Amino acid sequence: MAELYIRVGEDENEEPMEIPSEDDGTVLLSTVAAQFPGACGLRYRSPASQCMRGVRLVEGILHAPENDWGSLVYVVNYPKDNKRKMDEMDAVSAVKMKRGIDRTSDLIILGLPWKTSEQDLKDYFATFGEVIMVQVKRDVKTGNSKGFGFVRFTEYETQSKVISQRHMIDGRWCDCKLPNSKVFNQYTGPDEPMRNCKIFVGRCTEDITTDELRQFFMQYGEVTDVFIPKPFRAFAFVTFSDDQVASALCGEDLIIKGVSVHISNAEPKHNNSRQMMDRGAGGFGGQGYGGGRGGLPSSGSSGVNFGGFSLNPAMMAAALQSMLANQQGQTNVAGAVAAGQTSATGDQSQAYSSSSTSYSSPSSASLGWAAGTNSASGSGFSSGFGTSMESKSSGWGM
DNA sequence: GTTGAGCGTT
Repeated sequence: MAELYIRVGEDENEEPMEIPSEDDGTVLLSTVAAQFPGACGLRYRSPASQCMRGVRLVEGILHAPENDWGSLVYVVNYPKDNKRKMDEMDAVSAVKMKRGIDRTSDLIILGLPWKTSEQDLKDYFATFGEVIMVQVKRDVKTGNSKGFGFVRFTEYETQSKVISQRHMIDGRWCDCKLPNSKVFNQYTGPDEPMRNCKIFVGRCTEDITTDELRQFFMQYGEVTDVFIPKPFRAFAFVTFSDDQVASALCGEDLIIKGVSVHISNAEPKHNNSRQMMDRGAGGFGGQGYGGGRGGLPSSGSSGVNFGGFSLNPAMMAAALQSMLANQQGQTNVAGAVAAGQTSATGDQSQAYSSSSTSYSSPSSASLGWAAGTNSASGSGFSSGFGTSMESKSSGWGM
């Protein structure tokens, strides 16, 4: 099938954007997410039933209904509750504003080709939004590029989008991130709860690529970074923009390309200075996270074990944080995780499409439990916990 | 074979 474009919008009435399909007529979720950061699937209104229908999603690939996308307008799905009601939205952004969370900052661009100039950078990044600064860092003596640089945008939205994807610049894949010097403010500033957005993916095989990991984990939330050490070491790191997504996944065994990988919390990278600034140990006691490597104290690795149900600290964190978040009317993604992995409850996963068929592992304790957390939300359980969470220590500037 | 690169002469 030749390349064609399908029409996608944030909702049915808004003007849609055309998004390219692949040669085989499928559409990559990553292509959708490039235009709609955080997207986890598509739905559309069926001309036959007049109901909304989910588009099949398997391993990051969206399949046309009846093998033909037609001229329907497809609507982007976001992880559960990502889409808030307008007033809540305003309240949340007001708070963020006050805390200075969505002010733009310089972004570091890593992996630049030696030849890339400031003008090249400007030309490239201007396609995302208005650029107010670019720099290529050079050796003072030789004037040669050091292979990294900085960029700053006017709009925070532009910055978010740029951070959420990789960039092909002059023939090399580059990453854009918040520079280390800014990480403190963003994630662990005073009064910010600890945010461990990164997961450790153990038991990876060598044939799993960064792109495949990105595609796979996208179904749970917006992925901002994927790291596979070279040479091969059988593990990887995946970073989400939302720490709740990361927390909710910890302890899971997931099937990627037929390989059972194990998800656990990423330990803080050993690194110099900054971001280690400790601010007292509340919560779970700083560093250790209890169990040490490998064996989370829960119930055996693929843990379908409701009977001897024990919580590992990451699960605990997910619970508390999600209660907290709900209380504040913020995102809660535990449901999205459940939907992605639960095969029994077909219709609830409609919005997340039918990925359950190929991805599902036996539903596990933490999943059932995470869903439970959802329904328990809003019970006035949290204020005591809430404040103690706020003062958790942070060695996690990763 | 289960814990990661590189970070800014202002």
